[in-house]
Amino acid sequence: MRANGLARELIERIADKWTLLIVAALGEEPKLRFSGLRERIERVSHKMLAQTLRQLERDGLVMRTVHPVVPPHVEYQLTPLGRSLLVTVTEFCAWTRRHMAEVEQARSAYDARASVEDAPERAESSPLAPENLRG
Amino acid sequence: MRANGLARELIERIADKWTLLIVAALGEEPKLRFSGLRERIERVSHKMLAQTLRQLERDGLVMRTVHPVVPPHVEYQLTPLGRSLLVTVTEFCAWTRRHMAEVEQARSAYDARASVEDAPERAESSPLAPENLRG
DNA sequence: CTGCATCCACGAAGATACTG
DNA sequence: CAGTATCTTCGTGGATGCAG
Repeated sequence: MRANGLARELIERIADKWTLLIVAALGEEPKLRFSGLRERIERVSHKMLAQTLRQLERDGLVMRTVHPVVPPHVEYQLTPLGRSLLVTVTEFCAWTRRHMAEVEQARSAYDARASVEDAPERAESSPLAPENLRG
Repeated sequence: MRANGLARELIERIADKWTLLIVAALGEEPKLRFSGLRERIERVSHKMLAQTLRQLERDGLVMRTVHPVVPPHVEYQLTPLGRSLLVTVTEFCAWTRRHMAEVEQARSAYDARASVEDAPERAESSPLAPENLRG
């Protein structure tokens, strides 16, 4: 079962917000320059964008095309492998949009519950009662 | 367009390796105890598991059931909302398994290319030639 | 415009210990 | 067994500067 480690490593590498956001961006706009990506992905730093793009390129998910002009013109696009991942990524993004409200609601409920459980502090179904002991 | 920020926040929260691995684990084994999850998810620390489970609970993706016995017996399972996410998560894991080899291959190719580009250092299609200038 | 290196700060995450 | 808190460490990631 050591072979599974590779899949695990790949999951950890790709299950990362910048990776996801870049793939999603290139899904909507097939060819984007470095600066174009920066505009579309809010709050991504120069460094993280470059770093993540290098990883995606190395993993064969993104292709980098340099046009030899000055100033440099570099385009990024998904490879066929990248597009196969895009399907899942798109679905994932759609899920968040669909269920955003439910999650928000769950959070409110959880927070409300948490706050009432702090104050009253009332005795409840004592876990230490003899009928509940096992060991 | 401030509403989009919520989806973005949710993506960042869920696109995290521990979240994914926990959801996947609960997809394979619907009811798991804390210790059961630790066994199934390799190299997860006590702390990160607890922390991520609290988040998943708060987000309404995981339900926590405490059986009042001693020692405590706590079970975790996906909520309906969690199961709806499971579909995508499962697909994502399947993708990594299916394309692991291709990624490995792309990495080798990339690394090989990178190393040969270091040594020879040969003059190539000068980007500074007049016909390439724009500004 | 793009890319890489450096420096630095902050938060994430591990180890440990203690409560219920 | 499960959970939380504390402490410390380590890496991520931001800011900046420089080069091509």
